[in-house]
Amino acid sequence: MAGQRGRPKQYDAETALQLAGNVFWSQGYSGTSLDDLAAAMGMNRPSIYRAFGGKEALYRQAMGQFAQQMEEGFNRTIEQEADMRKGLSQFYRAALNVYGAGDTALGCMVICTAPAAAWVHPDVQADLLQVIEQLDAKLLARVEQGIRKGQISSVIDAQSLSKLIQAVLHSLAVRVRAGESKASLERFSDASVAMLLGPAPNK
Amino acid sequence: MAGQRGRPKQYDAETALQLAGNVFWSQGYSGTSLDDLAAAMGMNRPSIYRAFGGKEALYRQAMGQFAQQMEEGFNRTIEQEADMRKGLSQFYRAALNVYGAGDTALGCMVICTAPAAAWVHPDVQADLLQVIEQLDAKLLARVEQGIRKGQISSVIDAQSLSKLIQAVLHSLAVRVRAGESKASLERFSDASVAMLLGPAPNK
DNA sequence: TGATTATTATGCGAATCGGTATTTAAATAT
DNA sequence: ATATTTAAATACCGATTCGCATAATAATCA
Repeated sequence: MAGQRGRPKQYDAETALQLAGNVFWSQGYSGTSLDDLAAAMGMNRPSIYRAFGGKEALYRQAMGQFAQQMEEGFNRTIEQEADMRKGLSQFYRAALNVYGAGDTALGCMVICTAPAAAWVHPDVQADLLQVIEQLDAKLLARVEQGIRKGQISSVIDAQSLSKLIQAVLHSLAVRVRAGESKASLERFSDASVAMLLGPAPNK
Repeated sequence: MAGQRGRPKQYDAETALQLAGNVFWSQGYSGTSLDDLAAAMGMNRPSIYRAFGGKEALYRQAMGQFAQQMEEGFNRTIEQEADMRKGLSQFYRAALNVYGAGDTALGCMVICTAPAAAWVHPDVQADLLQVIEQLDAKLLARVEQGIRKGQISSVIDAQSLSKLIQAVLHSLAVRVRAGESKASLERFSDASVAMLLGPAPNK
């Protein structure tokens, strides 16, 4: 029988990645040292290397995990909710809760940390672009569905509307990080839903 | 007479700041070393210290210089142009030219590098917030003027429309950095003007 | 029990980090 | 000329950087 050989791992890969992501999230990519990561993850540097590869590989995996969690938020809100206004509003609220969890207001891990590293690390740039374009695609599919169902009045360009929806998300991400108040940003996101999708249809 | 005493400076403060800013722009705050800066500025580290203070002080001054240049772009477009659609469109175009100058596509220096440093450096966070809020204020003034002059049809909330206008700018900044094509972003910004300010008035 | 396997832990090493003390250079004022 | 003032340049500081080589530990297999 192949009950696993060798000394058992003392870490759980997923939670260790989560912990690493939190450090990157607050300190950025190049502002984070492997010692910072090792301390936060409860692992020593060689173990991190074996488990995730180097610093950049670890960052990219943490970014992937974060992006996946955001995508799950998308699926729980916009994709589920039949009313697109309600769904989008919920999505923005959920994002704001992630961006400003607890006493810390770190914004979006991807939008607030990946751009700074993107120029020096082309793979990070590619990941960043992929995350953005994937959300573009999912939003576009939902917008086109909304148009077919008559939930959205007259739209100049579905593609651009999708990007505009994501633009609000980008701005929320940065504004949280800049220290803008949550109340102000909730007002902004609510108003954005109304302006982008038009006022709620008369019943 | 007090013709300046002592050995004359070999650098011009403004251009040295510009050169330093370019390095921060591409490599981010913590991704940039004082050696990188010294090489790019044509100064040695002690001279940088005397002239600008430490690394953080230098970054903040470079950021201030960049923000001022963006503000001049605002004044040359939105504030000058009587037609708000044309003015905003020109502003986005001008921003895209700065973001993607030449073969390099670095996005906005402030939006793409300051957020990553903001958590560890509260003064940078404060600067970032100030830059954002100042543009909010200038946009709000112009939007309210547009409403008074009847250039903008029905607006739900002038404050939120202003933030939405800046949200497009934030997204352009990040998307350029992510490697999105200039043509795609020009289409997006043009469509955004139409969606945010309404279709051009008949005639 | 002894061999094997996989992980943890210690520690090294060359390089780089931000920052500064000290020395050298270049100008003016007396 | 000499002294004074300002800036440039060299050298150095302790701390930290990423990465790895080696050793110790803990499990399974024979």
